[in-house]
Amino acid sequence: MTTQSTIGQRTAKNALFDGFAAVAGAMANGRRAEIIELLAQGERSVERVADAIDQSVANTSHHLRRLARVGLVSTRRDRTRIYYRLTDERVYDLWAALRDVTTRHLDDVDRLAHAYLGDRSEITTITRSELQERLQRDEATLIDVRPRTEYDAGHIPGAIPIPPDKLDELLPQLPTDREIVAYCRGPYCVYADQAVRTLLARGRAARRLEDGYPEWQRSGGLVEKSSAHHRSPT
Amino acid sequence: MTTQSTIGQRTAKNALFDGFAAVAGAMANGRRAEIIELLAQGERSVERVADAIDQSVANTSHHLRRLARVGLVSTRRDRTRIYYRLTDERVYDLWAALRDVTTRHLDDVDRLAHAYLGDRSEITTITRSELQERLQRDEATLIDVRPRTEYDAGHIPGAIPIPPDKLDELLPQLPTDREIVAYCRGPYCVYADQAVRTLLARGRAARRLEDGYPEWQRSGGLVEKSSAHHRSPT
DNA sequence: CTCATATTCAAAGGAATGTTTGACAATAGA
DNA sequence: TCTATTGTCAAACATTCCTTTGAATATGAG
Repeated sequence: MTTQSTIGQRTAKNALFDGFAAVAGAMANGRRAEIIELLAQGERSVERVADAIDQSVANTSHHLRRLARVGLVSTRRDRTRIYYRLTDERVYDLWAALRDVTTRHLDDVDRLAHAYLGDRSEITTITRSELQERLQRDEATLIDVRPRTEYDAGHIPGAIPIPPDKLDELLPQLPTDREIVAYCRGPYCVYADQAVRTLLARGRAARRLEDGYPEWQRSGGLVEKSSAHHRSPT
Repeated sequence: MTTQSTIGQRTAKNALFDGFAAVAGAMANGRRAEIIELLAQGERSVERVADAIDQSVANTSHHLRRLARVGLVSTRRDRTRIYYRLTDERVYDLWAALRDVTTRHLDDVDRLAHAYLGDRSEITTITRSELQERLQRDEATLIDVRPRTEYDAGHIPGAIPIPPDKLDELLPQLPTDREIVAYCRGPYCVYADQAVRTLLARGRAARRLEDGYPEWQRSGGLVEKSSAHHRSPT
């Protein structure tokens, strides 16, 4: 192998690894990370994304295009709106791996999560498999505390939709003889924490699902859509 | 919830997701990506890393420290040398997820890999499970074409060490009645490709393991270290 | 103690990135 | 065709990042 081809190997190798780095770079911004977490819930229009991450539409469009350029998100046009979504489940796996490694190794993130989610010491969690067992034995009431549109797009079978702001109103209709388990968008979603705190304050036994709906779906759990009738407490 | 606390929520949320982004940012550089791939093979001193990625020691130290700051790599001191390693296996999982998503979605990376690895159309691969079966039935000869130090640090049981530059010399000692399977550092490692090309040119039946040693190890495959005697063809 | 080796630090220039602003394109409905 | 809506593009500024250079630190050997 000549020196020339060795140099060629080096530039080609650089370019290849720069390709991997480009995908990492697409996730290397807090707002884009939020977008990925958000789109894991389902597709969204540019405006709804902009709203959720509290940024201008132009800036959000910029971020979305950067994610699209490396293939992390894809688009669908419907009338005047363009909907963005994660390209496939592997993208979510990548995001979950990033989330795992970060929470495990970056000490700061614990502190940050604490600032965002508040004191979690009173909030106990339940794993997906344990939840499944308890549901089968009818030992728990499962509530979905995400906004209603997300519940309609897909939820864990048997879950009762309790939008974040309706908990107090609907609470009297929840059975009192069983533990209540709340879930929402993922381990860093505030809704489930808030719901559990409220329930505990009202003297109910409550826990939160360890992670959230996308993880349930991704791990092969059954999913129910809202065209089918749900057990609603109304 | 007051406006003030909503703003507080927003800045706390920003900070949390900036934390995830910081870890992604640590991987968002081609040279640092190479470092992760390299350290997946085992620990290395700063100088050896610098050598492998073709960068100055100061710059390499800089990159390594950035990776260490977010917890992706850890250090160990031995006399005057400082050895860097991936903090744990989850870091490798994250890297593998990034590699997977990239190759699947970033069209460019195919072209880049082609420039780096050459035409792979003649090189067929074998999966880990298929390899395991064939080894049990004694239907294949397995060769480890990584540098000898890496073989000594750990290799697939039964593999014969054939350093990249020694293949022609040792080839006559390999059995001719069975297929030869080569493996090295991973799917983007050049050694196995080169070995298979050489073997095919000499008229031998040869394939490469689909990925490489770290994937074998990570998926729970048995590992042999070189204090034990190996089946050497000398 | 002094020297050699291995690694890190600090500063500086140039490149790339993030956000904002205002203008531009594409579509649907009248 | 005209208008309203939705989303993208282009330019500009401030910020951050990458690399290089030369000096500084820490360890072990003599």
